[in-house]
Amino acid sequence: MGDATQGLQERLAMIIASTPPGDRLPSEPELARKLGVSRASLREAMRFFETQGVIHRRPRAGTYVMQPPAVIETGLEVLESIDTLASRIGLSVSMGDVSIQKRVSSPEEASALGIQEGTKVIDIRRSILTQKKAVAYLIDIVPEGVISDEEMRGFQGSVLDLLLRRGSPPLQSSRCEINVVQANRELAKIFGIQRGDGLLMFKAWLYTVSGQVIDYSFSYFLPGYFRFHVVRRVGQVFSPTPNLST
Amino acid sequence: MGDATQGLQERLAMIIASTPPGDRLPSEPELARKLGVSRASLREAMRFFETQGVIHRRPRAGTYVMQPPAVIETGLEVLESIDTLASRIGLSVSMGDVSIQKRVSSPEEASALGIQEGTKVIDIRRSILTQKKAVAYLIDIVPEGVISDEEMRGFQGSVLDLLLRRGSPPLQSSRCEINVVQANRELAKIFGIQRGDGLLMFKAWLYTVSGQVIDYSFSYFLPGYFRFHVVRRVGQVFSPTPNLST
DNA sequence: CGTTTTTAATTTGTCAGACAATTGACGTTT
DNA sequence: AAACGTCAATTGTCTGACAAATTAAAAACG
Repeated sequence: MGDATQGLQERLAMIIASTPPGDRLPSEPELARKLGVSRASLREAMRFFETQGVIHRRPRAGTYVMQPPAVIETGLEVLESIDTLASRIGLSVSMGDVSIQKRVSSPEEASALGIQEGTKVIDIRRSILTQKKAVAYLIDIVPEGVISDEEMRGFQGSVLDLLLRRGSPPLQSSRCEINVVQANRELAKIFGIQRGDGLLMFKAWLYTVSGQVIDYSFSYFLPGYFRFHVVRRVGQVFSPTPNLST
Repeated sequence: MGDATQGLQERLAMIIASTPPGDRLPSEPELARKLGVSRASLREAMRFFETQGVIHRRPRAGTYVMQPPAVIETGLEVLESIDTLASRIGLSVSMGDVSIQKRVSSPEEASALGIQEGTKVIDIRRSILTQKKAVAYLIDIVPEGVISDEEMRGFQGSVLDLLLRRGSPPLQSSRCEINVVQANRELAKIFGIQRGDGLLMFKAWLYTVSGQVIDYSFSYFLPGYFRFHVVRRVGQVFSPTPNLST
Protein backbone atom coordinates (compact mmCIF):
# COMPACT_ATOMS: atom_id res chain seq x y z
CA MET A 1 0.00 0.00 0.00
CA GLY A 2 1.05 3.54 -0.57
CA ASP A 3 2.77 5.74 1.92
CA ALA A 4 -0.10 8.03 2.63
CA THR A 5 -2.54 5.15 2.41
CA GLN A 6 -1.50 3.76 5.77
CA GLY A 7 -2.07 7.06 7.47
CA LEU A 8 -5.28 7.61 5.60
CA GLN A 9 -6.66 4.24 6.61
CA GLU A 10 -5.72 4.86 10.19
CA ARG A 11 -7.39 8.23 10.30
CA LEU A 12 -10.42 6.89 8.52
CA ALA A 13 -10.54 4.01 10.99
CA MET A 14 -10.66 6.49 13.84
CA ILE A 15 -13.54 8.33 12.25
CA ILE A 16 -15.39 5.07 11.71
CA ALA A 17 -14.65 3.92 15.24
CA SER A 18 -15.96 7.15 16.68
CA THR A 19 -19.18 6.83 14.75
CA PRO A 20 -21.91 4.93 16.60
CA PRO A 21 -22.80 1.67 14.86
CA GLY A 22 -25.72 2.12 12.53
CA ASP A 23 -25.06 5.80 12.06
CA ARG A 24 -24.21 7.35 8.75
CA LEU A 25 -20.76 8.56 7.98
CA PRO A 26 -20.24 12.01 6.52
CA SER A 27 -20.59 12.12 2.76
CA GLU A 28 -17.61 11.27 0.64
CA PRO A 29 -16.82 14.81 -0.51
CA GLU A 30 -16.99 16.00 3.07
CA LEU A 31 -14.82 13.16 4.35
CA ALA A 32 -12.31 13.71 1.58
CA ARG A 33 -12.10 17.37 2.43
CA LYS A 34 -11.78 16.61 6.14
CA LEU A 35 -9.00 14.09 5.51
CA GLY A 36 -7.28 16.21 2.91
CA VAL A 37 -7.34 13.60 0.16
CA SER A 38 -9.12 13.22 -3.11
CA ARG A 39 -12.40 11.42 -3.34
CA ALA A 40 -10.81 8.64 -5.40
CA SER A 41 -8.26 7.88 -2.71
CA LEU A 42 -10.89 8.05 -0.03
CA ARG A 43 -13.08 5.62 -1.89
CA GLU A 44 -10.23 3.14 -2.15
CA ALA A 45 -9.68 3.33 1.57
CA MET A 46 -13.37 2.89 2.17
CA ARG A 47 -13.41 -0.13 -0.08
CA PHE A 48 -10.87 -1.64 2.26
CA PHE A 49 -13.23 -1.32 5.20
CA GLU A 50 -16.18 -2.41 3.13
CA THR A 51 -14.32 -5.60 2.23
CA GLN A 52 -13.80 -6.18 5.92
CA GLY A 53 -17.47 -5.68 6.67
CA VAL A 54 -16.91 -2.66 8.86
CA ILE A 55 -18.99 -0.28 6.78
CA HIS A 56 -21.79 -0.67 4.31
CA ARG A 57 -22.26 1.66 1.40
CA ARG A 58 -25.70 2.26 0.03
CA PRO A 59 -25.81 4.09 -3.29
CA ARG A 60 -27.40 7.47 -3.08
CA ALA A 61 -28.20 6.98 0.56
CA GLY A 62 -24.90 7.13 2.36
CA THR A 63 -22.30 4.98 4.04
CA TYR A 64 -23.22 3.35 7.30
CA VAL A 65 -21.17 1.86 10.10
CA MET A 66 -22.06 -1.78 10.55
CA GLN A 67 -23.60 -3.02 13.74
CA PRO A 68 -21.34 -5.53 15.42
CA PRO A 69 -23.05 -8.81 16.23
CA ALA A 70 -25.52 -8.30 19.02
CA VAL A 71 -25.43 -11.70 20.62
CA ILE A 72 -22.27 -13.24 21.94
CA GLU A 73 -22.10 -16.65 20.40
CA THR A 74 -20.26 -19.47 21.95
CA GLY A 75 -17.58 -20.78 19.75
CA LEU A 76 -14.75 -19.40 17.76
CA GLU A 77 -16.74 -16.82 15.83
CA VAL A 78 -16.28 -14.29 18.58
CA LEU A 79 -12.90 -13.52 19.97
CA GLU A 80 -12.53 -13.73 23.69
CA SER A 81 -9.64 -14.33 25.96
CA ILE A 82 -8.89 -17.78 27.25
CA ASP A 83 -9.47 -16.52 30.75
CA THR A 84 -12.98 -15.44 29.91
CA LEU A 85 -13.61 -18.65 28.02
CA ALA A 86 -12.27 -20.89 30.74
CA SER A 87 -14.40 -19.36 33.41
CA ARG A 88 -17.41 -19.52 31.13
CA ILE A 89 -17.12 -23.24 30.54
CA GLY A 90 -16.79 -23.84 34.22
CA LEU A 91 -13.06 -24.29 34.54
CA SER A 92 -11.71 -22.62 37.62
CA VAL A 93 -8.40 -21.47 36.34
CA SER A 94 -5.43 -19.62 37.64
CA MET A 95 -2.47 -18.15 35.93
CA GLY A 96 0.90 -19.81 36.13
CA ASP A 97 4.23 -18.11 35.81
CA VAL A 98 4.26 -15.11 33.54
CA SER A 99 7.30 -14.34 31.48
CA ILE A 100 7.61 -10.94 29.91
CA GLN A 101 10.66 -9.92 27.98
CA LYS A 102 11.61 -7.32 25.45
CA ARG A 103 13.73 -8.63 22.61
CA VAL A 104 14.39 -8.20 18.90
CA SER A 105 11.89 -9.79 16.57
CA SER A 106 12.57 -12.87 14.52
CA PRO A 107 12.02 -12.68 10.77
CA GLU A 108 8.79 -14.64 11.09
CA GLU A 109 7.49 -12.36 13.82
CA ALA A 110 8.45 -9.24 11.92
CA SER A 111 6.65 -10.53 8.86
CA ALA A 112 3.55 -11.43 10.84
CA LEU A 113 3.41 -8.07 12.58
CA GLY A 114 4.31 -6.09 9.50
CA ILE A 115 7.30 -4.46 11.14
CA GLN A 116 10.96 -4.07 10.26
CA GLU A 117 13.05 -7.10 11.00
CA GLY A 118 15.05 -6.54 14.13
CA THR A 119 12.52 -4.13 15.62
CA LYS A 120 11.96 -4.84 19.28
CA VAL A 121 8.91 -6.76 20.37
CA ILE A 122 7.42 -7.74 23.69
CA ASP A 123 7.18 -11.45 24.30
CA ILE A 124 4.58 -12.48 26.86
CA ARG A 125 4.24 -16.10 27.86
CA ARG A 126 1.99 -17.59 30.47
CA SER A 127 0.28 -20.81 31.30
CA ILE A 128 -3.26 -21.43 32.39
CA LEU A 129 -3.62 -23.82 35.30
CA THR A 130 -6.53 -25.78 36.60
CA GLN A 131 -5.92 -27.69 39.79
CA LYS A 132 -2.22 -26.93 39.53
CA LYS A 133 -2.10 -28.60 36.13
CA ALA A 134 -1.27 -26.62 32.99
CA VAL A 135 -3.98 -26.89 30.37
CA ALA A 136 -3.03 -24.02 28.11
CA TYR A 137 0.12 -22.14 27.25
CA LEU A 138 -0.11 -18.77 25.59
CA ILE A 139 2.54 -16.76 23.78
CA ASP A 140 1.80 -13.22 22.67
CA ILE A 141 4.15 -11.18 20.52
CA VAL A 142 3.35 -7.49 20.28
CA PRO A 143 5.41 -4.68 18.79
CA GLU A 144 7.26 -2.56 21.28
CA GLY A 145 5.30 0.55 22.07
CA VAL A 146 1.91 -1.07 21.84
CA ILE A 147 2.09 -1.85 25.52
CA SER A 148 3.79 0.62 27.80
CA ASP A 149 6.22 -0.37 30.52
CA GLU A 150 3.67 0.61 33.13
CA GLU A 151 1.00 -1.57 31.59
CA MET A 152 3.52 -4.39 31.42
CA ARG A 153 4.31 -4.10 35.09
CA GLY A 154 0.70 -4.31 36.12
CA PHE A 155 -0.05 -7.10 33.69
CA GLN A 156 -2.28 -9.73 35.19
CA GLY A 157 -4.46 -11.30 32.55
CA SER A 158 -4.54 -11.59 28.82
CA VAL A 159 -3.11 -9.23 26.25
CA LEU A 160 -6.42 -9.25 24.44
CA ASP A 161 -8.31 -8.19 27.53
CA LEU A 162 -5.79 -5.44 28.12
CA LEU A 163 -6.23 -4.07 24.63
CA LEU A 164 -9.99 -4.38 24.80
CA ARG A 165 -10.16 -2.64 28.13
CA ARG A 166 -7.91 0.13 26.92
CA GLY A 167 -10.05 0.64 23.85
CA SER A 168 -7.29 1.95 21.64
CA PRO A 169 -6.42 1.11 19.05
CA PRO A 170 -9.84 -0.27 18.17
CA LEU A 171 -9.68 -3.95 17.34
CA GLN A 172 -11.34 -5.53 14.36
CA SER A 173 -10.90 -9.26 14.25
CA SER A 174 -8.47 -12.07 14.68
CA ARG A 175 -7.44 -14.54 12.06
CA CYS A 176 -6.92 -17.84 13.79
CA GLU A 177 -5.21 -20.81 12.24
CA ILE A 178 -5.96 -24.19 13.71
CA ASN A 179 -3.34 -26.84 13.85
CA VAL A 180 -1.93 -29.77 15.72
CA VAL A 181 1.64 -29.85 16.89
CA GLN A 182 3.74 -32.40 18.64
CA ALA A 183 4.96 -31.29 22.00
CA ASN A 184 8.64 -30.45 22.06
CA ARG A 185 10.67 -30.75 25.21
CA GLU A 186 9.67 -27.32 26.48
CA LEU A 187 5.96 -27.88 25.93
CA ALA A 188 6.11 -31.41 27.31
CA LYS A 189 7.62 -30.07 30.49
CA ILE A 190 5.06 -27.32 30.80
CA PHE A 191 2.11 -29.63 30.34
CA GLY A 192 3.62 -32.65 32.03
CA ILE A 193 3.15 -34.85 29.00
CA GLN A 194 5.34 -36.96 26.78
CA ARG A 195 7.37 -35.44 24.00
CA GLY A 196 5.55 -35.96 20.73
CA ASP A 197 2.11 -35.92 22.26
CA GLY A 198 -0.39 -33.93 20.24
CA LEU A 199 -1.40 -30.45 21.26
CA LEU A 200 -4.04 -28.22 19.74
CA MET A 201 -2.47 -25.01 18.55
CA PHE A 202 -4.00 -21.72 17.49
CA LYS A 203 -1.82 -19.32 15.61
CA ALA A 204 -3.55 -15.96 15.53
CA TRP A 205 -3.11 -12.53 14.04
CA LEU A 206 -5.05 -9.81 15.82
CA TYR A 207 -6.02 -6.96 13.54
CA THR A 208 -6.91 -3.42 14.38
CA VAL A 209 -9.65 -1.72 12.41
CA SER A 210 -6.96 -0.06 10.34
CA GLY A 211 -5.80 -3.49 9.21
CA GLN A 212 -2.60 -3.62 11.18
CA VAL A 213 -1.52 -6.69 13.09
CA ILE A 214 -1.13 -5.70 16.69
CA ASP A 215 -0.67 -9.12 18.26
CA TYR A 216 0.79 -12.35 16.93
CA SER A 217 0.07 -15.24 19.20
CA PHE A 218 0.51 -18.93 19.70
CA SER A 219 -1.89 -20.78 21.94
CA TYR A 220 -1.35 -24.37 22.95
CA PHE A 221 -4.15 -26.40 24.46
CA LEU A 222 -4.08 -29.73 26.19
CA PRO A 223 -6.66 -31.93 24.48
CA GLY A 224 -9.81 -32.64 26.41
CA TYR A 225 -9.94 -29.55 28.54
CA PHE A 226 -11.29 -27.16 25.99
CA ARG A 227 -14.02 -27.68 23.50
CA PHE A 228 -13.87 -25.27 20.62
CA HIS A 229 -16.55 -25.26 18.04
CA VAL A 230 -17.56 -23.23 15.05
CA VAL A 231 -20.81 -22.99 13.13
CA ARG A 232 -20.23 -23.42 9.45
CA ARG A 233 -22.86 -22.02 7.14
CA VAL A 234 -23.99 -23.77 4.02
CA GLY A 235 -23.70 -21.79 0.84
CA GLN A 236 -22.01 -18.65 -0.26
CA VAL A 237 -20.50 -15.94 1.85
CA PHE A 238 -21.19 -13.12 -0.51
CA SER A 239 -23.49 -10.16 0.09
CA PRO A 240 -23.64 -9.85 3.83
CA THR A 241 -26.97 -8.71 5.14
CA PRO A 242 -26.90 -4.97 5.78
CA ASN A 243 -27.96 -5.42 9.41
CA LEU A 244 -28.43 -1.74 9.88
CA SER A 245 -29.94 -0.27 12.95
CA THR A 246 -32.44 2.37 12.09
CA MET B 1 -21.72 -2.52 -3.99
CA GLY B 2 -22.75 -1.11 -7.28
CA ASP B 3 -24.45 -2.97 -10.04
CA ALA B 4 -21.50 -3.19 -12.35
CA THR B 5 -19.13 -3.70 -9.43
CA GLN B 6 -20.21 -7.26 -8.86
CA GLY B 7 -19.64 -8.11 -12.48
CA LEU B 8 -16.39 -6.23 -12.56
CA GLN B 9 -15.07 -8.05 -9.52
CA GLU B 10 -16.10 -11.35 -11.02
CA ARG B 11 -14.38 -10.65 -14.30
CA LEU B 12 -11.32 -9.34 -12.54
CA ALA B 13 -11.26 -12.46 -10.39
CA MET B 14 -11.20 -14.57 -13.54
CA ILE B 15 -8.28 -12.61 -14.91
CA ILE B 16 -6.42 -12.97 -11.64
CA ALA B 17 -7.21 -16.66 -11.44
CA SER B 18 -5.93 -17.23 -14.95
CA THR B 19 -2.67 -15.49 -14.17
CA PRO B 20 0.07 -17.77 -12.88
CA PRO B 21 0.97 -16.99 -9.26
CA GLY B 22 3.91 -14.69 -9.04
CA ASP B 23 3.30 -13.24 -12.45
CA ARG B 24 2.51 -9.62 -13.08
CA LEU B 25 -0.94 -8.52 -14.04
CA PRO B 26 -1.39 -6.21 -17.02
CA SER B 27 -1.01 -2.57 -16.13
CA GLU B 28 -3.97 -0.71 -14.76
CA PRO B 29 -4.72 1.32 -17.92
CA GLU B 30 -4.59 -1.83 -19.98
CA LEU B 31 -6.79 -3.77 -17.58
CA ALA B 32 -9.28 -0.93 -17.40
CA ARG B 33 -9.47 -0.81 -21.16
CA LYS B 34 -9.85 -4.58 -21.39
CA LEU B 35 -12.62 -4.58 -18.78
CA GLY B 36 -14.29 -1.51 -20.17
CA VAL B 37 -14.19 0.49 -16.96
CA SER B 38 -12.34 3.53 -15.76
CA ARG B 39 -9.08 3.23 -13.93
CA ALA B 40 -10.67 4.56 -10.75
CA SER B 41 -13.28 1.82 -10.71
CA LEU B 42 -10.69 -0.79 -11.54
CA ARG B 43 -8.50 0.35 -8.69
CA GLU B 44 -11.39 0.04 -6.24
CA ALA B 45 -11.99 -3.50 -7.39
CA MET B 46 -8.31 -4.26 -7.10
CA ARG B 47 -8.28 -2.87 -3.59
CA PHE B 48 -10.87 -5.49 -2.76
CA PHE B 49 -8.54 -8.27 -3.81
CA GLU B 50 -5.58 -6.60 -2.19
CA THR B 51 -7.47 -6.55 1.10
CA GLN B 52 -8.03 -10.25 0.68
CA GLY B 53 -4.37 -10.85 0.03
CA VAL B 54 -4.90 -12.21 -3.46
CA ILE B 55 -2.77 -9.64 -5.19
CA HIS B 56 0.07 -7.40 -4.16
CA ARG B 57 0.61 -3.97 -5.63
CA ARG B 58 4.08 -2.57 -5.88
CA PRO B 59 4.24 1.11 -6.73
CA ARG B 60 5.83 1.81 -10.07
CA ALA B 61 6.61 -1.85 -10.55
CA GLY B 62 3.30 -3.53 -11.17
CA THR B 63 0.65 -5.66 -9.56
CA TYR B 64 1.50 -9.24 -8.84
CA VAL B 65 -0.62 -12.30 -8.16
CA MET B 66 0.20 -13.75 -4.79
CA GLN B 67 1.47 -17.26 -4.42
CA PRO B 68 -1.23 -19.34 -2.76
CA PRO B 69 -0.03 -21.38 0.19
CA ALA B 70 1.10 -24.87 -0.65
CA VAL B 71 -0.99 -26.41 2.05
CA ILE B 72 -4.73 -26.76 1.82
CA GLU B 73 -6.17 -23.69 3.40
CA THR B 74 -9.74 -22.79 4.02
CA GLY B 75 -11.84 -20.71 6.27
CA LEU B 76 -14.16 -22.69 8.46
CA GLU B 77 -16.99 -20.22 8.24
CA VAL B 78 -18.40 -21.78 5.13
CA LEU B 79 -19.08 -25.46 4.92
CA GLU B 80 -17.69 -27.27 1.96
CA SER B 81 -16.50 -30.74 1.36
CA ILE B 82 -12.84 -31.60 1.34
CA ASP B 83 -13.26 -32.61 -2.28
CA THR B 84 -14.74 -29.27 -3.29
CA LEU B 85 -12.08 -27.48 -1.30
CA ALA B 86 -9.30 -29.41 -2.93
CA SER B 87 -10.57 -28.84 -6.44
CA ARG B 88 -11.17 -25.17 -5.71
CA ILE B 89 -7.55 -24.62 -4.81
CA GLY B 90 -6.36 -26.85 -7.60
CA LEU B 91 -4.98 -29.63 -5.46
CA SER B 92 -5.02 -33.08 -6.95
CA VAL B 93 -6.48 -35.47 -4.44
CA SER B 94 -7.91 -38.88 -4.92
CA MET B 95 -10.20 -40.98 -2.86
CA GLY B 96 -8.89 -44.06 -1.17
CA ASP B 97 -10.92 -47.09 -0.28
CA VAL B 98 -14.54 -46.42 0.46
CA SER B 99 -16.38 -48.45 3.03
CA ILE B 100 -20.15 -48.29 3.14
CA GLN B 101 -22.14 -50.39 5.51
CA LYS B 102 -25.59 -50.40 7.00
CA ARG B 103 -25.70 -51.21 10.69
CA VAL B 104 -27.53 -50.41 13.87
CA SER B 105 -26.66 -47.17 15.56
CA SER B 106 -24.68 -46.88 18.72
CA PRO B 107 -26.17 -44.93 21.63
CA GLU B 108 -23.89 -42.01 20.92
CA GLU B 109 -24.82 -41.92 17.24
CA ALA B 110 -28.51 -42.21 17.99
CA SER B 111 -28.25 -39.33 20.41
CA ALA B 112 -26.35 -37.20 17.94
CA LEU B 113 -28.75 -37.87 15.10
CA GLY B 114 -31.84 -37.63 17.25
CA ILE B 115 -33.09 -41.07 16.35
CA GLN B 116 -34.21 -44.12 18.28
CA GLU B 117 -31.40 -46.20 19.61
CA GLY B 118 -30.94 -49.27 17.50
CA THR B 119 -32.30 -47.63 14.35
CA LYS B 120 -30.23 -48.48 11.35
CA VAL B 121 -27.70 -46.00 10.04
CA ILE B 122 -25.41 -45.86 7.07
CA ASP B 123 -21.73 -45.70 7.91
CA ILE B 124 -19.53 -44.25 5.18
CA ARG B 125 -15.78 -44.16 5.62
CA ARG B 126 -13.20 -43.00 3.15
CA SER B 127 -9.72 -41.58 3.05
CA ILE B 128 -8.38 -38.67 1.03
CA LEU B 129 -5.09 -39.31 -0.66
CA THR B 130 -2.54 -36.98 -2.12
CA GLN B 131 0.34 -38.68 -3.85
CA LYS B 132 -0.81 -42.05 -2.57
CA LYS B 133 -0.53 -40.82 1.01
CA ALA B 134 -3.57 -40.55 3.24
CA VAL B 135 -3.98 -37.03 4.60
CA ALA B 136 -7.58 -37.19 5.78
CA TYR B 137 -9.99 -39.84 6.95
CA LEU B 138 -13.69 -39.13 6.96
CA ILE B 139 -16.49 -40.98 8.69
CA ASP B 140 -20.09 -40.03 7.99
CA ILE B 141 -23.03 -41.46 9.87
CA VAL B 142 -26.42 -40.78 8.33
CA PRO B 143 -29.80 -42.23 9.25
CA GLU B 144 -31.04 -44.97 7.02
CA GLY B 145 -33.38 -43.61 4.37
CA VAL B 146 -31.57 -40.33 3.95
CA ILE B 147 -29.49 -41.89 1.22
CA SER B 148 -31.10 -44.44 -1.06
CA ASP B 149 -29.46 -47.69 -2.04
CA GLU B 150 -29.06 -46.43 -5.57
CA GLU B 151 -27.34 -43.26 -4.42
CA MET B 152 -25.12 -45.38 -2.24
CA ARG B 153 -24.09 -47.55 -5.13
CA GLY B 154 -23.08 -44.60 -7.29
CA PHE B 155 -21.38 -42.87 -4.40
CA GLN B 156 -18.17 -41.27 -5.50
CA GLY B 157 -17.44 -38.20 -3.46
CA SER B 158 -18.57 -36.66 -0.23
CA VAL B 159 -21.85 -37.06 1.57
CA LEU B 160 -22.13 -33.31 1.86
CA ASP B 161 -21.75 -32.81 -1.87
CA LEU B 162 -24.34 -35.51 -2.49
CA LEU B 163 -26.85 -33.80 -0.24
CA LEU B 164 -26.06 -30.39 -1.66
CA ARG B 165 -26.40 -31.59 -5.22
CA ARG B 166 -29.67 -33.30 -4.45
CA GLY B 167 -31.01 -30.16 -2.88
CA SER B 168 -33.32 -31.92 -0.50
CA PRO B 169 -33.60 -31.69 2.33
CA PRO B 170 -32.28 -28.13 2.35
CA LEU B 171 -29.25 -27.78 4.59
CA GLN B 172 -28.75 -25.08 7.14
CA SER B 173 -25.40 -25.25 8.85
CA SER B 174 -22.93 -27.49 10.52
CA ARG B 175 -21.72 -27.38 14.07
CA CYS B 176 -18.12 -28.39 14.11
CA GLU B 177 -16.16 -29.28 17.22
CA ILE B 178 -12.41 -29.04 17.02
CA ASN B 179 -10.23 -31.40 18.90
CA VAL B 180 -7.02 -33.33 18.98
CA VAL B 181 -6.97 -37.08 19.32
CA GLN B 182 -4.20 -39.60 19.61
CA ALA B 183 -4.13 -42.05 16.77
CA ASN B 184 -5.32 -45.51 17.72
CA ARG B 185 -4.12 -48.58 15.93
CA GLU B 186 -6.67 -48.23 13.11
CA LEU B 187 -5.92 -44.58 12.46
CA ALA B 188 -2.18 -45.11 12.74
CA LYS B 189 -2.39 -47.77 10.06
CA ILE B 190 -4.50 -45.59 7.77
CA PHE B 191 -2.18 -42.62 7.99
CA GLY B 192 1.03 -44.56 8.31
CA ILE B 193 1.96 -42.90 11.59
CA GLN B 194 2.78 -44.03 15.09
CA ARG B 195 0.13 -44.91 17.61
CA GLY B 196 -0.38 -41.96 19.89
CA ASP B 197 0.56 -39.36 17.32
CA GLY B 198 -1.72 -36.35 17.33
CA LEU B 199 -4.42 -35.92 14.74
CA LEU B 200 -6.70 -32.97 14.19
CA MET B 201 -10.29 -34.07 14.52
CA PHE B 202 -13.53 -32.36 13.58
CA LYS B 203 -16.70 -33.75 15.02
CA ALA B 204 -19.60 -32.25 13.14
CA TRP B 205 -23.37 -32.22 13.20
CA LEU B 206 -24.99 -31.23 9.90
CA TYR B 207 -28.35 -29.57 10.37
CA THR B 208 -31.18 -29.22 7.90
CA VAL B 209 -33.21 -26.03 7.84
CA SER B 210 -35.81 -27.83 9.94
CA GLY B 211 -33.22 -28.28 12.65
CA GLN B 212 -32.72 -31.99 12.27
CA VAL B 213 -29.29 -33.57 12.28
CA ILE B 214 -28.88 -35.37 8.99
CA ASP B 215 -25.22 -36.23 9.20
CA TYR B 216 -22.92 -36.93 12.13
CA SER B 217 -19.33 -37.01 11.07
CA PHE B 218 -15.80 -37.47 12.27
CA SER B 219 -13.00 -36.04 10.19
CA TYR B 220 -9.38 -36.79 10.94
CA PHE B 221 -6.62 -34.71 9.41
CA LEU B 222 -2.93 -35.34 9.26
CA PRO B 223 -1.17 -32.26 10.69
CA GLY B 224 0.67 -30.09 8.22
CA TYR B 225 -1.36 -30.78 5.15
CA PHE B 226 -4.37 -28.68 5.97
CA ARG B 227 -4.51 -25.20 7.26
CA PHE B 228 -7.89 -24.35 8.66
CA HIS B 229 -8.54 -20.88 9.84
CA VAL B 230 -11.39 -18.89 11.20
CA VAL B 231 -11.90 -15.17 11.48
CA ARG B 232 -12.91 -14.28 14.99
CA ARG B 233 -14.67 -10.99 15.39
CA VAL B 234 -14.06 -8.82 18.37
CA GLY B 235 -17.13 -9.13 20.51
CA GLN B 236 -16.96 -5.67 21.92
CA VAL B 237 -18.59 -2.60 20.54
CA PHE B 238 -15.83 -0.36 19.39
CA SER B 239 -17.36 3.06 19.77
CA PRO B 240 -15.22 5.29 21.95
CA THR B 241 -17.92 7.90 21.70
CA PRO B 242 -20.76 6.61 23.79
CA ASN B 243 -24.03 6.54 21.96
CA LEU B 244 -25.95 8.90 24.17
CA SER B 245 -28.88 9.23 21.83
CA THR B 246 -31.46 6.46 21.63
C1' DC C 1 32.77 -7.29 -27.51
C1' DG C 2 31.62 -6.64 -22.62
C1' DT C 3 30.57 -3.35 -19.05
C1' DT C 4 28.88 0.78 -17.22
C1' DT C 5 26.23 4.93 -17.54
C1' DT C 6 22.51 7.52 -19.33
C1' DT C 7 18.08 7.96 -21.03
C1' DA C 8 13.34 7.08 -21.93
C1' DA C 9 9.25 4.47 -21.35
C1' DT C 10 6.41 2.23 -17.98
C1' DT C 11 3.55 1.88 -13.92
C1' DT C 12 1.29 2.88 -9.69
C1' DG C 13 -0.38 6.71 -6.51
C1' DT C 14 -2.92 10.64 -6.39
C1' DC C 15 -5.62 14.58 -7.67
C1' DA C 16 -9.43 17.62 -9.72
C1' DG C 17 -13.64 18.07 -11.85
C1' DA C 18 -17.71 16.41 -13.88
C1' DC C 19 -22.16 13.90 -14.84
C1' DA C 20 -25.86 10.29 -14.03
C1' DA C 21 -29.21 7.95 -11.29
C1' DT C 22 -31.64 7.49 -7.31
C1' DT C 23 -32.90 8.53 -2.73
C1' DG C 24 -35.05 11.01 0.95
C1' DA C 25 -36.64 15.12 2.97
C1' DC C 26 -39.45 19.08 2.21
C1' DG C 27 -43.20 21.72 0.66
C1' DT C 28 -47.54 21.64 -1.85
C1' DT C 29 -51.90 20.09 -3.11
C1' DT C 30 -56.08 17.46 -2.56
C1' DA D 1 -54.23 14.12 7.28
C1' DA D 2 -52.59 11.88 3.29
C1' DA D 3 -50.82 11.71 -1.24
C1' DC D 4 -48.01 13.89 -4.55
C1' DG D 5 -44.35 16.42 -6.87
C1' DT D 6 -39.93 18.90 -6.35
C1' DC D 7 -35.21 19.28 -5.43
C1' DA D 8 -30.95 19.00 -2.92
C1' DA D 9 -27.96 15.28 -1.47
C1' DT D 10 -25.23 11.13 -2.18
C1' DT D 11 -22.87 7.35 -4.20
C1' DG D 12 -21.17 5.26 -8.68
C1' DT D 13 -18.60 6.16 -12.46
C1' DC D 14 -15.83 8.47 -15.96
C1' DT D 15 -12.15 11.44 -18.14
C1' DG D 16 -7.85 13.46 -18.05
C1' DA D 17 -3.80 14.67 -15.91
C1' DC D 18 0.65 14.87 -13.22
C1' DA D 19 4.34 13.03 -9.97
C1' DA D 20 7.67 9.73 -8.56
C1' DA D 21 10.14 5.76 -8.96
C1' DT D 22 11.17 1.60 -11.28
C1' DT D 23 12.65 -0.96 -15.24
C1' DA D 24 14.37 -1.80 -19.56
C1' DA D 25 16.43 -0.07 -23.52
C1' DA D 26 19.88 2.81 -25.55
C1' DA D 27 24.17 4.98 -25.48
C1' DA D 28 28.79 5.64 -24.03
C1' DC D 29 33.05 3.79 -22.68
C1' DG D 30 36.99 0.71 -21.97
